[in-house]
Amino acid sequence: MKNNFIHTYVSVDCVVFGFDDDQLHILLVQRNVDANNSKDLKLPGSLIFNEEDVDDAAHRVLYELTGIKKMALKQFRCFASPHRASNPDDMKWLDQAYQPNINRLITVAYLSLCKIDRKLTNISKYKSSKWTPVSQLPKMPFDHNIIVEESLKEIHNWVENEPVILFELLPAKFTATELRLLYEAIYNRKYDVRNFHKKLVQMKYILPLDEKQENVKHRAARYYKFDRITYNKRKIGI
Amino acid sequence: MKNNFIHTYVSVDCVVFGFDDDQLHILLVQRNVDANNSKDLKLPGSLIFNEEDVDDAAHRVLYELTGIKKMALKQFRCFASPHRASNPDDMKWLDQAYQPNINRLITVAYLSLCKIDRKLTNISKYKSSKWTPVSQLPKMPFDHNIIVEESLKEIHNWVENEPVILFELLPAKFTATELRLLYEAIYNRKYDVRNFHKKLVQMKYILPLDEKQENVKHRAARYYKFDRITYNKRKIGI
DNA sequence: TCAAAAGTGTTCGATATACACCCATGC
DNA sequence: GCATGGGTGTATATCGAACACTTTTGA
Repeated sequence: MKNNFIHTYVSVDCVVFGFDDDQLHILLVQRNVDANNSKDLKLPGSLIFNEEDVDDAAHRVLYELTGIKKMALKQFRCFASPHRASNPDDMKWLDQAYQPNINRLITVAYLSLCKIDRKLTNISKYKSSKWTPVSQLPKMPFDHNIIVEESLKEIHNWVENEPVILFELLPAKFTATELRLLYEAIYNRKYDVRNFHKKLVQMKYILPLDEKQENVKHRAARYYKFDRITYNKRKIGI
Repeated sequence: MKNNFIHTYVSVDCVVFGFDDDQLHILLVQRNVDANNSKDLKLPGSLIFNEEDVDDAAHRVLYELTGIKKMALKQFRCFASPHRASNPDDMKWLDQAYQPNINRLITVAYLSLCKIDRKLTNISKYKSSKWTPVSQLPKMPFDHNIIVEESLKEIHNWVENEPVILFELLPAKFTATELRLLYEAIYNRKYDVRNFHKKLVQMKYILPLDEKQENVKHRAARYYKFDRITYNKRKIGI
């Protein structure tokens, strides 16, 4: 049998979202250790190892990037255009970062989420990571801009199927306004404050606390917390 | 740099749905050309070629299986567990069908749709293909049973985002009952006939025809057709 | 007392659900 | 004339959207 089947490396790339009370951000890394070009940002990713599932590879990438084990993640698509790594700069970087003669690269893209103010412990090969607002993304190598675009569509499905992931983006105690701003950032629209409160009280797995903001120069907002036990019961109910 | 990165073959596998006025079916193929075992059914698939995108590979598999070019399809997930091809039977088949020493195989799974009574022109490597009701699927090789389970979840998303795909499963002229039974099969629930009619008239891209059934031993049902022009306008409206 | 953001109810329209009878056709 | 499936309307509940004023706090 003719052996013209592809025999290739496979990578994972992770689109990690964060939220800062204003807009969604994505965690990008600097491609070159000796970067002198601030524009040289890309999605964190890695080739996958032998005996490693793609999901595990994504967890590994995220762990090396953030120091966090078991981050919430979701595979959303395989990108495999034969031309996705055909830019000379990208091919050169592949040669340096991995080994020569990678002539094609298939990647499996993941969505993930991280509190934006969490202290990250970067033990990856990348010099630095940088939260970048989705409205100000640079031109990135390979098809990473396309991957991000697709991830933004996909995140709606994810929120609707598993709203728990929203709370990966918020502090343990959060105000109604913070949650509303998060919805507004994800869905890129405004929500009426009163209607949003009604929506909130219907989410039984969000518990109001007695605690309130302190040292704010306006009326202090109530804190809420996510209650995983109630949330899990909800799923049984379906 | 240590080269313990995976260097692997990549396949596509296609879950092709059909509908027969009663339930959903999936198009399976006989794995071995000299099969003596009717249980030896699997999803149609193929390794992908050099210079071939995964979407193109899926189109190729479907073309070889059905003779139809440009079937509607949707990638829904990459399956890459290191153990997915570890069953001895499966490894033996891989050796025979492709070449020895494929020790691991990553697959990208696709959903597709086909009118179940369409005459298929099988020019693939498989001896025969067989429509199998989803309620009576055999135990299949690799993780094909898991792939089908996941595809059944995914098809709901697909219908909601692109209802046009429903009409890939119906004849050009169809009755309201046929469409309702299709919804019932996909969503695995009953729909009230009167409420369903209301839903139908709201779908402006479904046009009632003057034509009716003939030679039926009960009141003849009206035929409807899908109107692509109206459908495409609808999408602009969003 | 002012600025800044929190909190709170009602109305309306659209949508989903529940439910029962007559109609057309072939035999 | 009867068996079979086609076709139709109304009433109710639920959900989402629009909309404005009072409260609390720190400066």
